[in-house]
Amino acid sequence: MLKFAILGFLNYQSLSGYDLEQQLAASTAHFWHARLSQIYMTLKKLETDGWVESEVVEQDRRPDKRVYTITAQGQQAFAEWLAKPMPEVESVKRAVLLKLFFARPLGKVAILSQLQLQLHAHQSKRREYSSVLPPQAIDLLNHLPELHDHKVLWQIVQDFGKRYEDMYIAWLEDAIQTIQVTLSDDDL
Amino acid sequence: MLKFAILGFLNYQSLSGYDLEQQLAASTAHFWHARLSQIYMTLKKLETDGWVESEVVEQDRRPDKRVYTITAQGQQAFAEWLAKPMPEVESVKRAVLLKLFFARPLGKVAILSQLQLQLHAHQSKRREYSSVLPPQAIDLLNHLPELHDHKVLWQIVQDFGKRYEDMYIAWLEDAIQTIQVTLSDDDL
DNA sequence: CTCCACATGTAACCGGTTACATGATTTT
DNA sequence: AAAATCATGTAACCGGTTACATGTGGAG
Repeated sequence: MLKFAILGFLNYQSLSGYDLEQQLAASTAHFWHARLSQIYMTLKKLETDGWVESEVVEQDRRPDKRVYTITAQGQQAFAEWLAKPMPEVESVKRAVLLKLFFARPLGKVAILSQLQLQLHAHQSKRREYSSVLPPQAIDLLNHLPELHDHKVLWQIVQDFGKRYEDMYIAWLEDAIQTIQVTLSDDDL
Repeated sequence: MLKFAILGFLNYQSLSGYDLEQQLAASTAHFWHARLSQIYMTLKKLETDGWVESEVVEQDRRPDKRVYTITAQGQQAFAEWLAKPMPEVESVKRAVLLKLFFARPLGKVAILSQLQLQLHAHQSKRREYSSVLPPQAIDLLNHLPELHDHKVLWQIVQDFGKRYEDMYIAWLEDAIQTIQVTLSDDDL
């Protein structure tokens, strides 16, 4: 899937692997991330498949970089991916739920302290969303015109992240409450 | 992680690979799933690591099965996993958001129809939760005593699933609405 | 007789992570 | 001189998926 994230960005403009990592971190981090090493590997694969092309660009004041450009073939592959319907409900793996499901032997106190940690982490994540006014900080793209319609979608995707964190926080608060009043004490 | 899901179930009782798949499907499917093939591979690994032991059990009216039992070593490894704090915020990959993020070239009509499909799927998933009265259908475990505290946790985890679907559905409805009124029409 | 549930596995592949390796250039 | 940022890559490993292969026993 990373390859489509990459094609998506290259569809706007040519970028290097390093640039792509920054784009991903700045704009899609909360629903899609990737390590630099994997980005480089994927770009290589994309190039051998003929979906992108690259050239080395010299910079002054910085090391050279290899800039990738999407090909017509790549654009078509991307369009096909867009048009292909997704699996209706994506299955998501959440280790936290797995652990909580089996957590009783851990004891009430330890369970509550792990949930408290989660709560703080998600509250601070939620604050990150609030502090960023524009939908995404895709600075590189902001100068492009005719992007209003795209921004609408970015905002909707961003909104999912906020709602997810809100839901998560409310659930954690209720879970902590329920465990406090319902679970029997540890035997210490 | 699957190994810990398996150890978690074996911590209640000994089970075969096939049984484990059913347990996973019946009780943890919405936050942890696994294919049979992978369960068998993981059990093999677990056995060579000394975390479980197995013996072949003959059944009448059914093929033999290999039943796995957790060892003392396995119980300790499981307890350590339980006690180890999780990464604060789990990163989750959601292909749907990735696609929506880049979906503008797909056109308004096609975007809306994909979101409609999603909406129906999640609504029906949400109905599944409502129709099951007990927290989980872990029939095999229901006869065990002293499980009340465990059931509290199962219910909390189940509750996450419901809230997630509720959030998802509300988001989809709002997204569809926003796109309908905001996005400019396709040129057909 | 066929299909389904029960039951266990192997092999090829794939997407991703971690760790390692290298080096230019800028800032402190 | 050291640390941070820019920049690109390789290798070993790992968790998981898909497809394949095999076979028992009961139900329709």
